Amino acid sequence: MLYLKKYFTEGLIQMAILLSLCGMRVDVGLEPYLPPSWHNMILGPTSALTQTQFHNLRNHLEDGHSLHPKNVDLDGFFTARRLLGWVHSLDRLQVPRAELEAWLVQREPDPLPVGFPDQTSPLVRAVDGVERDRIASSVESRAVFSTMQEDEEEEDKEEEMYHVLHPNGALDERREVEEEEEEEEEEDLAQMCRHYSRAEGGGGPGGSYGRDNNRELTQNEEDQTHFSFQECLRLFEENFPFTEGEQLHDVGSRDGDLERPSPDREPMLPPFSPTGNPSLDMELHWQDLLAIMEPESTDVDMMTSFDHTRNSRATGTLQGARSEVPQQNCNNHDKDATDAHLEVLLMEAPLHRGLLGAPSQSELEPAQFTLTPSAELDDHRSAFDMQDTLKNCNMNRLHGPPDLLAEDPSEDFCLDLNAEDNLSTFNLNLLTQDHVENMESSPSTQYNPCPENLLSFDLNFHSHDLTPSSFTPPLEGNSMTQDLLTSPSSVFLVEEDDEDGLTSPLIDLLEDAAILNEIRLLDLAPEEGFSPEMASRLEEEGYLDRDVAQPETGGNDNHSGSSRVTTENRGQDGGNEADSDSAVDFSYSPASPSASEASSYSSSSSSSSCVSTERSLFSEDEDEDAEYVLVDSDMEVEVTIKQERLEEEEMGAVGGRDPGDVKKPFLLDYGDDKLFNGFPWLEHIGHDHTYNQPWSPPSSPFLGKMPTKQTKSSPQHDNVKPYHRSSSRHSLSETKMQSRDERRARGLKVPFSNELIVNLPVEEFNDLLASCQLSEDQLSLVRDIRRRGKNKIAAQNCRKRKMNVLVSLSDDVSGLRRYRSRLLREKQEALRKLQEMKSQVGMLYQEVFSRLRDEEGRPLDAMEYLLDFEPNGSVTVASRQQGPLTKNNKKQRDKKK
DNA sequence: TGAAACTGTCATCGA
DNA sequence: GATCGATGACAGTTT
Repeated sequence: MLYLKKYFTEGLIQMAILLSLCGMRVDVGLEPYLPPSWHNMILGPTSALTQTQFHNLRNHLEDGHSLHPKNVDLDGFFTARRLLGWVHSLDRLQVPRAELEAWLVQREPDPLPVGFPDQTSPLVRAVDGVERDRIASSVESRAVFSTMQEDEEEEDKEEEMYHVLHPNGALDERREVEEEEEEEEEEDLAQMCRHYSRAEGGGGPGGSYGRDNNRELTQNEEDQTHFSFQECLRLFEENFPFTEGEQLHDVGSRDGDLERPSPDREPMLPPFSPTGNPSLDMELHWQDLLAIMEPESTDVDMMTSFDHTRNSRATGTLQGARSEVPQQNCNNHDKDATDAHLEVLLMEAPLHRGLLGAPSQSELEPAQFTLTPSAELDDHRSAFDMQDTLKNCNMNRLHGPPDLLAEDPSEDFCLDLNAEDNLSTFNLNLLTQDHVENMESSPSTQYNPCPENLLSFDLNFHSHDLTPSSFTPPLEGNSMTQDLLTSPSSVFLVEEDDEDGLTSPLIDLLEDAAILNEIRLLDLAPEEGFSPEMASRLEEEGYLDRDVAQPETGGNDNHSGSSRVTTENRGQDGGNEADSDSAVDFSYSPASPSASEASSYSSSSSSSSCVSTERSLFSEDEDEDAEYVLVDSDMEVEVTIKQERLEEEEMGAVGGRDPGDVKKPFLLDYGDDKLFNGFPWLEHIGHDHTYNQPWSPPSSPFLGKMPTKQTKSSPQHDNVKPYHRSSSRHSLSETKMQSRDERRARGLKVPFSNELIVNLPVEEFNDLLASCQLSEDQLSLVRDIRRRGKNKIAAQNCRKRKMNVLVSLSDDVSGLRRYRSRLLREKQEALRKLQEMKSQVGMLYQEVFSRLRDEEGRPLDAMEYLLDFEPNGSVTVASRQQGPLTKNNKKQRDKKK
């Protein structure tokens, strides 16, 4: 482990991280441990596994420590996955946000190393295709929200169409309107994902599993497309040439916020100098890199970091830059920009002060049109004085909207810049708040300054790629192998604190491995209290499982032997693992593979065996155990005595040892256990909550192969704390704690397993009770066990339903928000069209007035006269003070005619 | 150490 | 009336 430690700590991880920051791919090699179904769910159908290999490390671990004796053809699998991922990634381009920011801040003139030559393909494709992937960052753990993904994609398409159809305006105000909604939606989705992950986690250790699952999904989902960041920047600069000699990183530098890490996501990025002294930088910022690799910097927190970024930049120096840039461009606004302002103002005016009363009032009074020369529209667009606006509104309602720009000209101008087709002005706003907000709050838009610019950037935080630790749930024990293989940071972080060679996670893992093996062996212990007659009868009736129906003595031997054989076979023949597990899984309810059930069964079925072991481990429960032992001894028959003695002996060899010895006899099995226990979160992610289908086959072969946590079937009703498994101490205590009902049943010599009691149909259950002639206490206990077991399952189902309802409601909320956004867009479009019509009418109005003459032949002043459109279709010219000019009416009519 | 989360259990209600 | 499922509430445990 020392050289492993050295291996870990000296440069490999650091280089991996730095290479990842440079766009190189870093593969931590988790894929082979994920079942195919999980690949699709976690990584998504189009995800690309873009992690360079830690194969050396993994193989080193495997070869040197036999951590993965059943390892599959990882290289082939990786190759296939990578190729497939590349193919999938051809249609999208994603710039890791962290990388982009790092580049923006620390960009050096020297080029960064290019990750892969073929990565240009997706880039070009993305540039040509305007294919954006907002899902990667906006919605995490999206596998369960496939419909939402579809909706999102559909909306993205609509949005793209909208961009194409309205390249010059009307989209920025929409963005502004939708920003808040998108943000809320993202938050909701993230929350939903967390909830769902926890829900799917089921018996997960608190919320950590769900959160980690979410992170896992996020990471894998965002591990989609990697490309050379340098390449990206190059194309970016080609598409968006900087003006005024300003460089991209200059913008970032000017923007002070980018240089300091975000408080919420500290440190946001380590200062990165690819051409400087990398080792020095690594040393200097290693802690920052580690912080990046922390799971906290992943999706959920990225959501918050987005918010933070938004907020901080809204209040930070970006505000100044933001307002500064628009001021620079203020005088250069073209008509499109003003049109966008008009639209924005048309939309926002009612919210502000009802100045949209201009159009609305015009609608109410269509016959009244002020004399509004179109030139004035443009002449007054730069007017920012609200008082003037209000004044002008009375005289010239069409002045109102442009004057409203005065409310927040910088913001509006930034919005205009978003709609600008002019790339020269775009780059000035590249890092200003609006773009940041647009990119962050609306990942769907990502960075698509205009429809003509086909380069879209997905500024997702791809530091997940760098953070194999995010794969690692916060489990010390069972995830040790995972930590070793996938979470180097966590490993050596822990190792640094442990100078004894064996790290604390390793110790926990070893202890857990031993304990889990112990539990597994204990699970195989036969049920007590069966007389041969009863057992045979139960077997005939099919009530007893295979192990239960075994003859006592032989059953003990068989079980213990089978367990041993199973354990040994795992070490010897990994190919027979399924068989071994199936042998162990004799009555396991795979459809309800909740850890609680599995563990509860472990405790229940092994309660007798646990006595000796636990007695030594938990003195506080000695009395209780002794009590039951005494009860057993009082009621025991000869066979039972032999059986228990055998069990005692076996458990003395297997589990009757102090915790310090626990790990030793099972080191050989450690690899197997690790192989399947290395991902304790998997069973929580894929937690099948079909508790009410205890006898259904396993939903996932992979899950079904997890021996230690799903080796037993009966969903029991003990004080099961599946999350206890996270540590060896807790596992031991769990083993002790979870056998309450079982011990009671054993104490009363209830000849049925708890799973039998719980899962039998009522008729069969009644027949069973009637056939066995149980005492009142036994009957009461059995009924209590059944009731509690049923209720436990019902409670689990109830909670799952509740969670599903929450998810569904959240989905509905998201859908409604999208619908609302769509309606708002339609409204904005309608208002825009209305404004256009009004503008045309104004022009026509002016045209008409330009041809009107008074009695003396002088042109009428539009400020003094107005056209009065009567309901009968006649048009009159009325003086604003004196009323209609009767003489001009005829003239007007004549002219009209 | 307290909050949050998870789970089991009990009580209750309705089918 | 017994049974079962659903669900709120509570407690215990862990993170």
